[in-house]
Amino acid sequence: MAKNEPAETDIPRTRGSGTQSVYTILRREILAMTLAPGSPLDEVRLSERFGMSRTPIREALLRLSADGLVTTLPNRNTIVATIDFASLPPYFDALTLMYRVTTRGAAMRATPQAMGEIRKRQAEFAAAVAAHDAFAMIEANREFHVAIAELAGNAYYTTFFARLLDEGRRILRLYYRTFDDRLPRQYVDEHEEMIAAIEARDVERSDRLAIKHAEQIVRQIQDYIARDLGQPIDLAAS
Amino acid sequence: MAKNEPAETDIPRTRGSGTQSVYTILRREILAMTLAPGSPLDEVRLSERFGMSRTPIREALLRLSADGLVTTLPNRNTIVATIDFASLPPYFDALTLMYRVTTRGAAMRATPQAMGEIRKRQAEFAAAVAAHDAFAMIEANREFHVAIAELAGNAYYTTFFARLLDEGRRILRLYYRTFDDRLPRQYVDEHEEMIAAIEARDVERSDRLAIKHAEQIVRQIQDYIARDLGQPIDLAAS
DNA sequence: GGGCTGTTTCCTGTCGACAATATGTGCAAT
DNA sequence: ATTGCACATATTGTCGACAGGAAACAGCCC
Repeated sequence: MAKNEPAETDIPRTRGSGTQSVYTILRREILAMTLAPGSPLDEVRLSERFGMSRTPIREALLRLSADGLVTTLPNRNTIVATIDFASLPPYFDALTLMYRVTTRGAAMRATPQAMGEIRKRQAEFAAAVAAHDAFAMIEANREFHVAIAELAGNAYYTTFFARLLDEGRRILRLYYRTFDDRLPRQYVDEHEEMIAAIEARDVERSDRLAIKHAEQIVRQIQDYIARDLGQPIDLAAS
Repeated sequence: MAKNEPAETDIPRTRGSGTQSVYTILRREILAMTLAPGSPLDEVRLSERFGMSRTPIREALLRLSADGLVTTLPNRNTIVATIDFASLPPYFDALTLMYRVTTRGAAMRATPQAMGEIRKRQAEFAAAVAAHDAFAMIEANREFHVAIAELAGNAYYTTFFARLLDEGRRILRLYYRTFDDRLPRQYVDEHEEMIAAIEARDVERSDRLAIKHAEQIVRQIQDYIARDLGQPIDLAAS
């Protein structure tokens, strides 16, 4: 790499935006798996890349650490948090629960104008599926469910759910490399059913759909993992 | 205040412990309401108090901010997060849900030796109630429920629940100033029932007890708030 | 007397430098 | 060949200093 790389931004950023922009960019890269789990994040190298001092970098890393996206090894470097497949079952439990709770809550508080935001997200999701754009699909799916959570009106649920969905984005990113598009279309239909149930303020039906939707996703990812782990291992290679 | 105050620690702390200790101390003081909600936290003053540079202070404040315990006003000071009484109903919903989920989970995975930790916490709680020590009571109650959550074995639930319980400590701190001790004794009994149900691996009974326990606490705090808000306002005073 | 404007002051956001610690490397001894 | 130790290196944790913004204050105009 040439020295005097012009850094990411040449415009002299406004005061206070340094940490924020680094946080946003790194977060996006981690969630999109551009930065592989386990990658070392060197403060000096990052400060050179972003053209700023180590201080804002450190603060951004600290925030990422609080989000659980990076792991800080004391007196050593910080690395992108690894994906622990052993913790997947608890993850699925938590995800399913939050699907249910937020969908139920939304069904209890549904108002016509609040449905607009949800429909908008659903339209974006459908468009991403049609375009076979895995990245946009994952993004839109998250926004769709967060919109439902916001309608449910419980900030504690929304925050926790958003965090779970973000963590899931990295797993989905692994998964959708091999996705066959029959299933995403099914998700679109399921989303439509959920919208209808919420709008009808049918709490129990919303709940059942949330369970079904969650089961669908969980089974999907488990199948993927099983397929992946099932690859024959070449014992002669060692 | 005299200048050259000897600071909180005279021993030259080990590398890396600065942020940690400041975080721990401030966190305790915020949760114990020693630092009132809305109190300004001045970085310079804190650095003088703890006898270290502003850098570790800043990092500690950043971590507290991620925990939602302080609010950072850009380019201005950071303040201890205020308690928003309007968000209490969502809070109670979330708390009840986590009581249920963790208790159910514990009942599903109960093992004899795991019950030891829970019993130990329960003993501490009972001792605090007997001693009329409100602070120790709140602390032990939190540890009791976190121990149950850990037995449930879902790290996502444990983290979220612990955060909710911490936030609740500040509310309880308001409440237990006026506590009459009949009710804490009832909590001790309810805890005992929960332990028995978990140990018997009776999931449904554990669930019912968790609901009952949560309802008890919620009603309690709501009564307190109603009583407080019900104070006659002296209109002539203005 | 009240409202607007320029100034002052305080505090934060950012910077570059130094010190401490963990890892990797080379050498010697068993 | 492997283990142990000393050294070198790389990267973090901490520090003091400077600059930029926002609130507080004073002065001026109406």
